[in-house]
Amino acid sequence: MDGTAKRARSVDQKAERQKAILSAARGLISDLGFDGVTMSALAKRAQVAKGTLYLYVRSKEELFLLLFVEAMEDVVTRFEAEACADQLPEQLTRLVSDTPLFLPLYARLAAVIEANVADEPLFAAKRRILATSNRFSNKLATLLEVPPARAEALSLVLFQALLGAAQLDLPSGRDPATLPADLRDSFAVHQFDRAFPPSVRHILGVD
Amino acid sequence: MDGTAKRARSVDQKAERQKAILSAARGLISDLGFDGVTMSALAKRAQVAKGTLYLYVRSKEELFLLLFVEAMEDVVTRFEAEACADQLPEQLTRLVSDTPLFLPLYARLAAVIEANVADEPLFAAKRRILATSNRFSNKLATLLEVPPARAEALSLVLFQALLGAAQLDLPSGRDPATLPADLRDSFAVHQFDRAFPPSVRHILGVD
Amino acid sequence: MDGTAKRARSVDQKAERQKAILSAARGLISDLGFDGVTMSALAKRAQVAKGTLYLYVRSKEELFLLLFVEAMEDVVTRFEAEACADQLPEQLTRLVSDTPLFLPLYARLAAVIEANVADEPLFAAKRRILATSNRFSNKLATLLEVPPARAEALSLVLFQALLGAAQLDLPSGRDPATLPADLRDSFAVHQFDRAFPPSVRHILGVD
Amino acid sequence: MDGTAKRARSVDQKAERQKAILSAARGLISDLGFDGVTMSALAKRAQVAKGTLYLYVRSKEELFLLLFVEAMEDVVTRFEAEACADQLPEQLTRLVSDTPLFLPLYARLAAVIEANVADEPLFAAKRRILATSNRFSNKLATLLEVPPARAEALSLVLFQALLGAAQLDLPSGRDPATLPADLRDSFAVHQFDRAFPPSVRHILGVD
DNA sequence: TATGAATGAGAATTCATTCAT
DNA sequence: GATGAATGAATTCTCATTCAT
Repeated sequence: MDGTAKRARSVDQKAERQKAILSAARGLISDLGFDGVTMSALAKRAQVAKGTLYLYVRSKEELFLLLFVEAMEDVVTRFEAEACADQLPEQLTRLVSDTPLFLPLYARLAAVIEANVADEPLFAAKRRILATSNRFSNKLATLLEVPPARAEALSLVLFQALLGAAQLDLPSGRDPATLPADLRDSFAVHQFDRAFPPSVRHILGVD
Repeated sequence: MDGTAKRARSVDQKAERQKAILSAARGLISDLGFDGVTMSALAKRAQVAKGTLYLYVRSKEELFLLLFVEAMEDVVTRFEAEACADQLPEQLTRLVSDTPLFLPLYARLAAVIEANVADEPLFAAKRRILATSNRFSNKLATLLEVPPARAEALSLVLFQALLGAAQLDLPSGRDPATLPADLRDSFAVHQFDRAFPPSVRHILGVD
Repeated sequence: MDGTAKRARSVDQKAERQKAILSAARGLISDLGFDGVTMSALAKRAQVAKGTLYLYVRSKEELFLLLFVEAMEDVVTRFEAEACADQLPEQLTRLVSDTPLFLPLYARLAAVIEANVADEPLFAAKRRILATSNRFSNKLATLLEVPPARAEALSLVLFQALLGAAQLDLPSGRDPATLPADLRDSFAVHQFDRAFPPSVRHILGVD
Repeated sequence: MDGTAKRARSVDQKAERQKAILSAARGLISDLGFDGVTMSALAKRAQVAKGTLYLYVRSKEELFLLLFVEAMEDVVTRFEAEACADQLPEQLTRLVSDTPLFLPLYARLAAVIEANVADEPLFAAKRRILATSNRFSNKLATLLEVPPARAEALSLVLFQALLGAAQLDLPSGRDPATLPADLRDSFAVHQFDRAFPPSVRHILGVD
């Protein structure tokens, strides 16, 4: 990288490069965790100079925000395609658990937004989030055969519980063997997988 | 702070001094926000040397953890005293909103724990949290006249929603006037106060 | 240790307690290395309050100095008892290697003295060191059957080389497996055992 | 330092800047002693931001290591140029005494290495040290007209004595006037200048 | 004598972001 | 457009020593 990388002139090329950066970020998070994501490391991984990063993303937090929005759209797209009325809670849980980065990003969303995102990208992200929520709500209405307003209300509660449950997924990094017996449950891995389904069941009235 | 603070030799005196430190921390958070909480600033405010702080609190994160546990105990204690069967959602929301620092601390809980708390104080805190949850659940059973197991299940969902809703309370610091119309709702202050009650109503079946 | 430990009134008792403290220090160094020696840890290990330590030792560095002097006296005492004319280099090396803490303390001697020792204890230590050096020199004269002045000169060179070689014994803590081949020798453990004997041989003319 | 320093983009410019930093460090040591070397102070003196320092030196200890290697190379370069067979001991002593920082850095070498140097720079330094030692040994062979192996053995002993004697040069900071008569010798300044030549003479057999 | 609570100086380092080239 | 050198704020926590009790 001692020369100047080829320039991305066309709109397509720019979009492509942004994708490459997002992808590098995903890899970095997987490999090193969130703390491993430094702009330096990201630049290296994306084969790009540090300064170049800022041509495609205005801040680290905006990057995370973009990553989250994409993950959320993935979740809902798959939900639209795969969900069926019975087994909704299990499906939803699995969907959400299986989509890489969705949970940890959702858990950090508030802190991220709070931190350092410029207005414009924040608004853009919010709009995409709202649109996606609506798609979810619509699908839910169809599945449950309830009126849209009802589905929307249910969605809100569900997303709230999901946001809460996502916090449980933040890896505590403790070795279970060293835990006192009475606390082992509280620190169990896959807390989310255990805690979320009952909530969904309760919220959807599928008891 | 050019003198030596009175020495806390008895157990009582020590407890008192720790309280003073926690109290100074609360003041600091109110005045300057979470980022304003510096060990230096805290020492100054608590009229104590920096090193002394560490005799009472092993790290900044442990401090936040202690602060949260106390806030949670306050909430539940008041819940036990004040809650009545009708108007549960409103009461709960108010309780939780009115208890200083409860919401923002709860929203940051996972991140804090993740960060830098030694095992021992973490376990102690977890135990207090568990015990307090149980007290809540018991009171809920009484209020709703449901069996303990049912109350416990309801508590779990409620706390999950609460944890999710708490995220909404993190101040975004945006001036509402500058927001696009279609997003004004999403950034409203008191998001929590608007978003949580419907969830509680739904979860408790009080529709 | 919540009460007041029994007081060491008599001279004997004081000496005994000082010995206990030195002994605790040796244990601490063995177990945790030099960095593990904090006055707090030492107090705990010696079953004494932190303040009490300072009744027996004026500073941490003075403690190390005392430890060194004792180790050196041990070395020379054993040298007087065990050394014989042939195999001097090997014997000396072994003696010095086998006496616990002698080498690492010697290696740190200059830095320690430089740091923080009051005049009086420093002078006392120096006198003991000089006296011990003389004993060594005398023994050397007998062994080699050379005049005292010659033995003294030899001693000086020997101690100089010893001091230099002692530096080599400071544990580098590197894993030999990860070392480049061309540097493996430079970082070998027991550097001292390999580097010192040839020097002694050369200095004593035992080739 | 309210502006941005000129950017060193070429390899040469970078090398130059590193030299400037090392030079500033030397100045700092002269003026304030080793304890005066603070990364902050160094940055200020080098007219560079603190962070910039770390672009050129990975840690304070690496800085000292670099300083030592350069000093050693200076010594040996001058030795190659100036040494002649007679008066070797005096010449060597003077060379070593006169090269700024060589002695105090050599005395601290082990401690520095032990402390906090990353593998890569450590290995690089070691290699330079080894190469320089060889140059010394070669010159010695020429001067003394002895075979290389013999010269190498002599070098080892010499460096050992040198390392030991270097410890004597660490400034004790005591006022000679306040010293007891019987210890005045032990604390004399220029201890090194008095203690090293006899050793060299003995080792080289120039008696 | 013994205790241990209180002190407080002190410094290294990271990393997001900028902007000269 | 791309680069990567430079920036510099910002904060934690340790631990030897003291001295009130």
